[in-house]
Amino acid sequence: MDEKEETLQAKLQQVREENNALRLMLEVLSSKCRKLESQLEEINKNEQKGISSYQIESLSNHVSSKRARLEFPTVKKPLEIFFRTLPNDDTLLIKDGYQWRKYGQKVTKDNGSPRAYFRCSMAPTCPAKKKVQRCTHDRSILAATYDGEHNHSALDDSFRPSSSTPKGSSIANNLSPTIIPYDKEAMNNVFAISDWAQTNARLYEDVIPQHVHGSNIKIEDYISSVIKDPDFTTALAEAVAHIITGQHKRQSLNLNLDIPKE
DNA sequence: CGTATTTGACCTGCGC
DNA sequence: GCGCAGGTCAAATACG
Repeated sequence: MDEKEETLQAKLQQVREENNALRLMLEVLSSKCRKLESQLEEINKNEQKGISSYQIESLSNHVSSKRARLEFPTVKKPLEIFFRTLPNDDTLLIKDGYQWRKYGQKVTKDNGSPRAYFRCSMAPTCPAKKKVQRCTHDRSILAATYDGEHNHSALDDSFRPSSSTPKGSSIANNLSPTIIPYDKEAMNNVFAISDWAQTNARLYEDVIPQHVHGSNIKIEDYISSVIKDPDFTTALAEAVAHIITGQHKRQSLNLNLDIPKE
């Protein structure tokens, strides 16, 4: 009888600890959410004033570098996609469904990491190019800037390790594309969350559906969709709980989040 | 030997 | 016009 009581008390204690962890987690999530909302409000205000994200980018370049070049003067923005790689992966190769040939590398002033220049090699006449550089915020993140459109279709096994991978390639190490904002401020928030969630062994994959890849989505829309996604919220919550409790077994935390459905 | 990568040289655009 | 920085070229090199 006493044994049963002890077991129950131990369970009760465990539930209390989990409850505390969840409360803390909720506070952290709420705090982050409020911060994101204020950032979005700021972005919206700027857009209402007629300052686009691209102009913000140009302005920030003016601050950081007196010789900021307007590399893409056309209305169409370059597509910038961020990829998370394994920490020990020092290559600048990304599996994005196309075959690229490297034609140059350069160290830029504003980033200690070299920038690699690639041309699409799937078709001789394809004008598509891309630049890949490690992010100054998080060196495990690769920023790929795509310029020009492909005049052919992608490989069938897009985003998957391929046996036809070029020699020396560690493309299989690349994980899912992360996000496509062209606003450094918004990107800082993404990195903050990304770093925070990185402690969790489970990386959040498949957040961005394939059809989004290749299109310019607004950061507001993206964040809105991510917040509504129960998988992402759960993964995020688990990461926070892991930090707070120091527990290594995710399954020991029975997170029963009441995630609102759309 | 063919193909991909590396890397220094060169080209181009922009600000002063 | 000059200098700087990003982008591109192409010869050398590496690799299967």
